[in-house]
Amino acid sequence: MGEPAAPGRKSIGAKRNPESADAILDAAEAVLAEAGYPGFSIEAVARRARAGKPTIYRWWPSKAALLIEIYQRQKRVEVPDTGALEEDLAGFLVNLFAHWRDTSSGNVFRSLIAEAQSDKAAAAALADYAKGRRAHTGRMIERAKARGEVAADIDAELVADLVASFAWTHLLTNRLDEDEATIRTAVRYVVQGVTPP
Amino acid sequence: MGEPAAPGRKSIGAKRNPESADAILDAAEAVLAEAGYPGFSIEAVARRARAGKPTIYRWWPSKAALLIEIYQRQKRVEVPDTGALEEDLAGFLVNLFAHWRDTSSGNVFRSLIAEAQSDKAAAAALADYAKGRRAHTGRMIERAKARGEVAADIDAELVADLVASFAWTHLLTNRLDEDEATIRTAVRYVVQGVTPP
Amino acid sequence: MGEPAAPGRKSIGAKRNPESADAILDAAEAVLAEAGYPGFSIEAVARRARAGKPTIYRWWPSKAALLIEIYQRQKRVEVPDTGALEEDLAGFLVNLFAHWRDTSSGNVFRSLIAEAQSDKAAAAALADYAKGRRAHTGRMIERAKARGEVAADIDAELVADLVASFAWTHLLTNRLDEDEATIRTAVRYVVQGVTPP
Amino acid sequence: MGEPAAPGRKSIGAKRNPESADAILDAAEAVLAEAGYPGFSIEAVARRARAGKPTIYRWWPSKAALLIEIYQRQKRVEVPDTGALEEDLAGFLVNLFAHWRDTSSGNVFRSLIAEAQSDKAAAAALADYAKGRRAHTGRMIERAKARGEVAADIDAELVADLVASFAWTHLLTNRLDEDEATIRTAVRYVVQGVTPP
DNA sequence: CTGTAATCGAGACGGTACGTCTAGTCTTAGG
DNA sequence: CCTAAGACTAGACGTACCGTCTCGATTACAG
Repeated sequence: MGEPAAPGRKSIGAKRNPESADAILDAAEAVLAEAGYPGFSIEAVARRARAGKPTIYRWWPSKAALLIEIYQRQKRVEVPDTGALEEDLAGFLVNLFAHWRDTSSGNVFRSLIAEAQSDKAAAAALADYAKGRRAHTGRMIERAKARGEVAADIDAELVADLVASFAWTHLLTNRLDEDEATIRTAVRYVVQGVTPP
Repeated sequence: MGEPAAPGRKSIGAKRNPESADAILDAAEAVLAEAGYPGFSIEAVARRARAGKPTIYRWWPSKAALLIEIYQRQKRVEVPDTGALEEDLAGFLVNLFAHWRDTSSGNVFRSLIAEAQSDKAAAAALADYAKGRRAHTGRMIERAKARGEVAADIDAELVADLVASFAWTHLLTNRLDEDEATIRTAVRYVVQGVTPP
Repeated sequence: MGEPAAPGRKSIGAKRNPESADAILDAAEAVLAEAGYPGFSIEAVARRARAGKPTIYRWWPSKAALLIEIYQRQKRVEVPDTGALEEDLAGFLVNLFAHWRDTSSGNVFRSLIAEAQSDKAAAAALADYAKGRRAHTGRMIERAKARGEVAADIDAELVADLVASFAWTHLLTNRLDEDEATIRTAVRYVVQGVTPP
Repeated sequence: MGEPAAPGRKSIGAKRNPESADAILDAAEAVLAEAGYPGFSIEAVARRARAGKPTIYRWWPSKAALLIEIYQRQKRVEVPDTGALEEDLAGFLVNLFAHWRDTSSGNVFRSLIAEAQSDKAAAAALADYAKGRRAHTGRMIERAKARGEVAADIDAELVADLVASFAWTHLLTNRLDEDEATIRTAVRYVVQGVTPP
């Protein structure tokens, strides 16, 4: 990632050149890492990737599309399965905070959320993505429900929403350095609220 | 708010002209209401306010500063005090969602959050503001604690954080039309989690 | 000429496909007729002809080459032979003005001259073509010389040059609607200048 | 002319900065001289002048406008007055050929004619300019008419048109190196044609 | 009562980025 | 070896804003 150029790249015929696609995504990631969201322009990406702007626009109609693809090709945060919901959710959040803090993922996702405030397509893509993640995170709660750890009438996705919102807000307000203890406490408040009496 | 122009406004001597300041803030609000965050540029505000750009830059060094001032001069959401925490928090959220949905405040705050992802000053101001709001919201929990409705060792601001995060995330993903029932359910999960056994 | 497409044209093996060549020239002419010189791009011709750009570049290395071939396959202006030089030259110019005015030839030739100002090859081709035309037109003067209507020491090509220049300049400044009387007058000035005393 | 930069040029308030205008015209001239018409782009001029593109577009809506202004601020060719029409016209053409050949004027005017084939505004400006020049050149013929050297019913502008067309065509086909003798001969043909019997 | 200093609208300035267009080259897949 | 197709790098197009600058007019207040 981030190598300054791929000098002699050419067309490989009437089909997409995956080298170019990679170079563009790498460049986008590098630009975002080095100059952050304010410096993230299609021009800068094209310069960095030694790609023509139309090549970028051909495959990614907007900055948002680029951001989404960058975000999605990055390593996912693993979802723990310890047999205890509080442990699972706390582990998940701790992992997520660390992932966002220690890789460029945090910047990418922050940028995507920001972009979604200007760009309808980005908003739709983000909504979609967020919905998927809530479902995904919700499975932790469903498993707990199956174990009888959570009451049967609990809305798993709503719980996932509470947990994810906590993470998003910390990301957006530069509070990814939150204490692990605090994260666990927040999770505990929610988990206790959904524990059957 | 939003009158198209204030044609013959001039300097009133060697001091700030409050008419200009008002015209600029009004224009900024109107631009944001009409064109949204993507159309919110200093140029557009200056045009709308019939003000010179330097006049804007003199008093508000960035878009973020303008956004903050607009947001803060808008009417606050009232914090209920019904004697029952769940009722208080649910009412607060319902009011907040309605306020964001039905006035331009939602757009203003969304824009401010987006801007904070590019602009350090905006980020600091937003962090500051959010901290204040958590404290403010936290007082609802403190009151419940005083009533014995909430366990004594509960971190009131953390609870406020969970609740506010839920609201922010809905704002940022265009889900302000959430069912009142769903909002109440989410609040109940958290409140039950902090209720003493 | 100008049919919008030749949809299923394919290679006919290891040799030039004359259908393609025709389709390309037809398309070029049509593009020039409809969008004029500013809209005349290789891309547009390729789109219109349903041809690949490389197919065009293989046979015509530049826009100029295309223009020259289009111009040359168009019907020539006939050179009158009335037995009187003034009549011949005036008739020739009137025909030429009408031809340029009423067919796409005028646009083609204008474009070629314009292109020759950027493109060395076009310039050479144009110079060559113009030389040939001067020789051709010069024959009218040579015939008159043989009849004794023109002095023996007159440079026939130079006279042809004067006459052709008059036409070119009118073409380039959109004055093809010049009165026939004015054209005849101009011709008369020149013819009288070369008449023996 | 053509100095590479004017580094610290700034706005001088809400009015046009003549330094910028000069720098842009100088740069345009230099670009045309060095890269010719094919290399003459607004971008290149802006780069060379260290000016923003919008500054150029603010004052010159098209390349044509720039070309016209460059051409017009260049030194004019002087119109001789020897008392003999043939001498006057021959001298004028010889001067004009030399001027076009030895300064950048030839390139500028060639470019302007080429541009006029794409750009309506340039066409209009060129038509206008050419009309003025014909009138101007026509004065040489009018003077000769007053001296009785030319018949009274001769259309002076038409004669001027013949002479100018000869020059234009030589410019456009790279024949500015024409022999002085040939130029004089051509002029003689025309002058003799308008001499009273 | 006059001069100074800060303010105002206005708009030009050098720049950067936008998203689109064309140029000319290259490769593929198939006739 | 030709064809259609279309991707590729490169860079110009004309526009929108950015944040800075200077202007000339205006007016409060200090001397």
